[in-house]
Amino acid sequence: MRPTIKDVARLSGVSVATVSRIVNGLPGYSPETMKKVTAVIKELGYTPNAVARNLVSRKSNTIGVLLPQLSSYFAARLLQGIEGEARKRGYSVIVCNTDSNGVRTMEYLNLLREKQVDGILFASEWLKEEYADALTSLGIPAAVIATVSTAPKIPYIKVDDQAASFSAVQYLIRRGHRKIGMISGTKDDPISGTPRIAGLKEALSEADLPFEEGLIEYGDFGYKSGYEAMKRLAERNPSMTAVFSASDEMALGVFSYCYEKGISVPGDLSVIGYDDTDIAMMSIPPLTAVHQPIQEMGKQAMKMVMELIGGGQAESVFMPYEITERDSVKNLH
Amino acid sequence: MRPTIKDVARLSGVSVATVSRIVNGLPGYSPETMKKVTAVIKELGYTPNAVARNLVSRKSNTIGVLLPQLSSYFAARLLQGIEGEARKRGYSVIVCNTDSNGVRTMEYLNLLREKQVDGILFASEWLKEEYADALTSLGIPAAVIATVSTAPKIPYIKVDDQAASFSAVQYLIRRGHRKIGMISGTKDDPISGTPRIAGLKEALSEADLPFEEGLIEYGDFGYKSGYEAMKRLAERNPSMTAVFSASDEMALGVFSYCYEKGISVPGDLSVIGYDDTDIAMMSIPPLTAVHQPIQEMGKQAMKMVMELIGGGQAESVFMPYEITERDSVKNLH
DNA sequence: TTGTAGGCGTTATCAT
DNA sequence: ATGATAACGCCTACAA
Repeated sequence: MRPTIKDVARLSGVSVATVSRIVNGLPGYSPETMKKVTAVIKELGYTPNAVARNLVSRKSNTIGVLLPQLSSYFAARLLQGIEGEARKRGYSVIVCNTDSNGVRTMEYLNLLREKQVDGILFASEWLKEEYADALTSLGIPAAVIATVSTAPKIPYIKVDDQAASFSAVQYLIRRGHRKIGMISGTKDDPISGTPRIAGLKEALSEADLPFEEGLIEYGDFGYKSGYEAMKRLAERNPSMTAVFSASDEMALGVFSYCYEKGISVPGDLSVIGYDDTDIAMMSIPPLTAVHQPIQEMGKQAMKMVMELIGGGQAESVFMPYEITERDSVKNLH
Repeated sequence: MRPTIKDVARLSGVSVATVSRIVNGLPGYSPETMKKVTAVIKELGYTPNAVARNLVSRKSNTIGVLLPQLSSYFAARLLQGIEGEARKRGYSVIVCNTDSNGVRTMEYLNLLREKQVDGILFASEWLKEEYADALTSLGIPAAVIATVSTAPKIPYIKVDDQAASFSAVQYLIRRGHRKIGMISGTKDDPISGTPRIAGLKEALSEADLPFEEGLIEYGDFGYKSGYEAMKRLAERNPSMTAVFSASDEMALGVFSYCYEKGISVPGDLSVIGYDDTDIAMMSIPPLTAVHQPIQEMGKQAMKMVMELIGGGQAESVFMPYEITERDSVKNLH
């Protein structure tokens, strides 16, 4: 049995109220009682019970984070940003791997409600209407990361996918590429799918280049799907000189395909990735990619919910992106 | 205000005890009251308050996981294993990034105690005596992952580092390598450092090969340190034909160094990694590495604490490892 | 089958 | 400067 505030009170001959005051640094006791009580606390190794505290304070100092896929550099970085900021502010974070599973997501939402978390962060996945509804009806402050939300109460934080995509393709075009393939994310993903393709079209048209449906393939952001998509793309478009991948991992998939086929990168084919996760700098050749400040986004998202929890407002924000130049793109000029 | 059990009781004209029974699936009420109460619960959108429950049940259905570095494939995979098993059993996991910081670790330990977590998982880092003492004095069931514990109450789960290291080097030797460099982890790390070097020595002596201090360099398991270590190693040992890296990321560091210097892998130099995280298969060439069942270890660790929480015993266990053969090692015969 | 009441560990309001 | 004491939301004997 861990000692309770009562034990401390009894052994030091004071009331629980006094002990509570001392423990919480509130005024209302003489230096002597302070000494005595403190001594007893040390002796017993007393620590306040946060559960009891939470019950009366009606807050848990805990937030829940919903992620579609826990094992990726993206998630890891994001979590690092969130956890760091949370710790600073005295919050704990509960991780919830939804595995992009609807049922699991809803279950976690309910669990978080029951556990009385003070806030919820939802990341990297299209916020289905069902989720948005659940989230708002829960009445728990929430923010979404790397995706959007139409619910006014739920701000989002992300980079402008279309603009970033536009920049990436423009980057390629400016270096002389005219036949550019794209490996997009999930086909109808309204967040990381469609907008990035829109960015491609935009850049193409700006340069008076034709948009060809055949130059697009779809993956699921993972390595293997990138390899497969590249295979289909390459077989169909032998004259392609560059490919824009919607994720770093898929870009590595195209690296592997090229390696197998003896296609030199960037010699024969230029590749640009998206996210700029840790693997981008570790690949061979180092991958040029659209950089998203992932960790910072986690940090900011945490700040946003904190603001909401405090009763304030929080505006959705677009984070800046940039092209991190490395060695996977060749200048054709 | 969220509805409480009292609200449900009042609106359905029964006592809170009855509502409690219904909510918890305990016997003791007529079908009619059941119907009525259930209806009210639906109508109000009532959900039990886990905090209050935890207070009376004295358990939180939550475990804390301490990790030295959150952003890596290793941590991500581990977390995935832990979270998956936890979810299955109705547990939540709180992530704690210690950043290998002593103070932070102790603070988290205290926090977890205050939050009344039912169990603690400590991963990938040498369990200092200070931590071990704190952990045992907390009186919370705990288990350590990918590291050892001398405390009898705290079981560990890991692979036999020395044996795995021995196998890796032997693998190299059997393929004709005689001048083998090693990039070890932190110099005095008694877990991932010393034992792996011991395995190297063992394999060397078994093959009557000399052990040379100059063939060892130290890193911190990260990519950059691998690159740097390789640089020192290569400059000192031009005739080296293979290197054994204590982590996949460091192995990628050597890949990069070789790429820059025009050293072909595995043509001129063979490389074998350790962990076999996701990046091993994504690298070019695909990295041959000692495979650790990371996710499974997380899962098993979770099972172990659950066993301890249930009042049972849990033996420390060594997980099997294997060499995942890919294309980074050349057979010299 | 159902209700009453005490208690889980704290905080906070009112007295004293 | 202190101490009762009533919540907080729920569970669980113990009664009825």
